[in-house]
Order: sequence, then C-alpha cells, then structure tokens
Amino acid sequence: MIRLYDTLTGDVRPLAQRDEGKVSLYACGPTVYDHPHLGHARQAMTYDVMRRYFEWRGLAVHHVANVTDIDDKIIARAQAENTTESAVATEWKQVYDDVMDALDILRPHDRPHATEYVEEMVEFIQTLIDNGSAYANDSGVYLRVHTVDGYGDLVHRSLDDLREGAGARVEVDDTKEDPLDFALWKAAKPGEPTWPSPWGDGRPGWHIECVAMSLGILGDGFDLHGGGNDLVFPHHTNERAEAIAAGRDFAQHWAHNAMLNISGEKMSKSLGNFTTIQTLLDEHPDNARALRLALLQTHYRKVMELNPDVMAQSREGLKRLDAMVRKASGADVPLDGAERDATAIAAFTAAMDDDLGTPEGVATMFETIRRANAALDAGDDAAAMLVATAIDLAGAMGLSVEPDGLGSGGDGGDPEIDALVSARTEARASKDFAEADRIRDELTARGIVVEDTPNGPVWHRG
RNA sequence: GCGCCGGUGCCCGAGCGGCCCAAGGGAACGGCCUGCAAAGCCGUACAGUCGCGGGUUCAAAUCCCGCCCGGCGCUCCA
Repeated sequence: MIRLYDTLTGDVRPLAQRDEGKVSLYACGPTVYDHPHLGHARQAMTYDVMRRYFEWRGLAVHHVANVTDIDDKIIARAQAENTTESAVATEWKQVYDDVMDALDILRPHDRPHATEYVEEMVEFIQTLIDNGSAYANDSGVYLRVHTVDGYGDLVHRSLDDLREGAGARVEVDDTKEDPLDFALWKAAKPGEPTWPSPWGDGRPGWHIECVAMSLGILGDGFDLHGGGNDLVFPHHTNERAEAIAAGRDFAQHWAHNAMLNISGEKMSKSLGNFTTIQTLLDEHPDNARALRLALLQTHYRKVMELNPDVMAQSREGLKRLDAMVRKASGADVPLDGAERDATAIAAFTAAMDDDLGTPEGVATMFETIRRANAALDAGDDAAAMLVATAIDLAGAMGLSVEPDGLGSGGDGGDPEIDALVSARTEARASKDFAEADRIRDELTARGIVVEDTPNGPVWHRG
C-alpha cells in the first residue's frame, strides 16, 4: 500500500484511490514568463518520480499540470517587451518544455492552459456568487473567506492568525469586506487582456484556474494535489476554499515538495548563473541525470542543498550505474527476460511506498549494483538477475542508463576510436607497453576511457 | 514578530524510542585484480555521538521544554 504525507492532516497516510488501480494527480505547473529555475526542476521532478513510481507499481496515473498563461508577471513582461501576453506565454512555454524534456521529465497527460478555461471559471464564480460565498464590486469579485469552513486547515492556522498577518501588511484594500477575501475575478484595467463576464470585462484571479481545471479534467474528489510548499498559502488554501464554497469535493490528499538551497543559501539573485536549469544543463552533458540523482538522494519534503560539488558527486555516482551495465555487456550476460531479485525489489518497494522514500530507494539500487558487480566478477549466474534488477529500479525513478560506447574492441560505434583501441590491444599483445600507454594517453586526451575486461577492452566517453 | 519545516562524519544525505558504536553516494587510505592503469570487489579511518542546554524513559539521533542557526509562508493591489 502506498502511503504519502498529507499536508492537510499532517501525517503520512495511505493514498486512497477514488477508482481502484488508478491515481488522479494534479500538480501545479508553471507560470510561463521567464527561464525556469532549479526550483521548478525540483517541483517537476518530484511529481515525475511520483508518477513513474506509481506506474511502476502498476497503477494507471492520470497526471495533469496546468500552464498559467495569463497573470501579472506575464502582463508585465509583455508590456516591457512591447508584445502580447500570448506571445510571451507561447515563447516561454516552449522554453519550459524544452528544458523539461532535457531533464527527461514525462509530459503530464493533460496540460490545460488558463486562457482555455475562462468560461468554466466564470461559471464557477457565478455559482459562488449565487450561493452567497462571493460578492462583486467595482474592482472585481471576491470570495467571502469567513464563510468557508476550515479555511486555514491546510496551513494549520486559524482565521484570526491569518487575519493578523493580512492586517500587519500595509495598504489593505478597503473595497473588500475582509482583508482575507481574495480576488476570483479582476476588473479590466487599461492595457490588459480581458474576457467578458457578468460582472464586466476582466480576467480571472490566480487560484480559480486550478480549481476549474482540476475539477474539470479529473472530476470531483480526485486523489492527489501537489505543488511546491510555497504554494500551501495562499494558492492551495484558496483553491481549496473555492471548491469548498462551491460545495464541490476537492483533492483527497495534498503533497508538497520542499524548496532548494543553493550553496547554503536560498536560491536568488546573488547566485546568478546557477539558478536556471538551462545554465546547469550547459555546464556538463550529464547534468540532467546528475540532477535527478541528486534530487532523488534527498527526500522530497526536505530542504535540499545543491551546489557544484553536489552535482559533481552525483555524476560520479552515475558512473557506477553505467559501468555496471558496461561490465555486464562485456560479460555477455543475458538481461532479456531475466528475473528480478526479490530482496532488492522488496526493500525498494517498502522504501518508496513509505512517503516516496527515494533516498533509501537509491541506496537499494546502489547495493544491488554492488552485488551485481560482485556476481559479475565471480561469474555467478545471479549476475543477470541483479543487473536487470538494478536497471529496473533506476528506471522506476526515471534514471536512465547510458553506458555510452557500449561494445568491445572493434565495434564501439566510432571507427576512429575503435582503430586506436585495436592498435593498443595489438601493442599490448606484443608487449609494447610504451606504445600501448601512448595510445591510451591519446584516447584520454580525447575524453575516452578504456577499460580492460577479461573479454577485451571496452571504451566509453568519460 | 507569528506559523510551519530543518540542523547527523571531510561533503551530500538516510534513519525518527531498543535491530544505530548511525544506510547509501562522493572524496580519502590499504589489499586483491592489472604489464601499469581504469573499472570492480574486499577492507579501514573518519559521527566516542547525531546544533547547544535541560528534562522524560529501563532505553533517545529519535519524545518534551528553552536557546542558537538556516529555510519557506504571512492575501489581493502596487
């Protein structure tokens, strides 16, 4: 049984499925107006791993993530660049997609755009006005927060606590009945894109889109709603409030991933180049996988440290995975149809079922790799099973294997390199070690690593 | 200030009342293997203790209290 921490109840509890064997997951997606940064990567990776693991467990996952293509930041950027909001959104959505593809993050099954759901949002707001939970005035439509039962439950704060926070802020908008009330619909302002509504032209507030889209696509009482823990308040709290006010059955379980620290500090301006995903990807060809491994080695609910050192350490770890596969390939171990090692599978499943314990899952994978290598060295029949199991576990977490240059001696895939490797083999055969080492140095200079195995040399890009 | 989450070896990080003199990865060191390497395997040192100080318990890294440090949040509008 899969158990997951639920922000609402504050404990780890079984993830109930509305429909047996299926999981409906709504994870808040990006507002597209700028380069995605590493925080976006952690968020997207968290739910990608969740989804992959659920699927590996045999569950049919319906993964939905919105794309916010209209909001203040997009408007600001459009004005600054003297272009349209939709042009800004289209451009940055593409950038986002490219980066996520590079990180090997599976595309959610549905990716609704806010601007495609305005009609549904208007209807939803109308329902709230009709039942007295919302009111319209000159500046827009607002939700009457005090009418919502258990409004602050998700953040575990009382209405008074929250009100104190709101009151402490300057410039309270006095068109609202209560400082806590928030906008469902914002009245049109000059120069902003607008949509028609019964309360005049305007645009939707931030939270309403996720309610309309999650309920619209996944239906009432969907299983799991996720996002970064910076969204617990106000975003998720307000989404939930809207659904409750409308009498709808909302998410049954809430998951939130923790933030990232870069070099011991929160990710921000002073760290400059290390903040965007693209920059990280440009720094090393293997950084996409290394980032995934690094992320997996920290539990998703814990603040995580990321710095160049951590990335380098992860890249080294990845080599163990790849090297094992190369070794198995060199030994001609039959992986197709190999059984799985029950001990490893059981340990892995237990760890992952318990609130997505990826650090322990990774530990199990590495232990399996060590056992596989030992079996390979010993010529043990269990080798195939262990290698196949390790690859399987890696795959369950979205870690791909890239042995690179697979194959031995003459058929490594690159004629020039293969020729050099063959020449070295001949030199060694005739005991001309000086020549053999010379060739190896030349290969090293080209970034090629040669490993000698009982079955001949195997090379890869290092 | 208020709320929530953290502080574990050289680094990253599991563990969350006894199985912990604390997993896994990286880095280090020794051995095996190798012509020498690389990779791999085996082993060792690093945590005499898990931010600090009290307390509860037969038993605490794990629970409670206080303090210090770090992080996230504290609406809408600008």
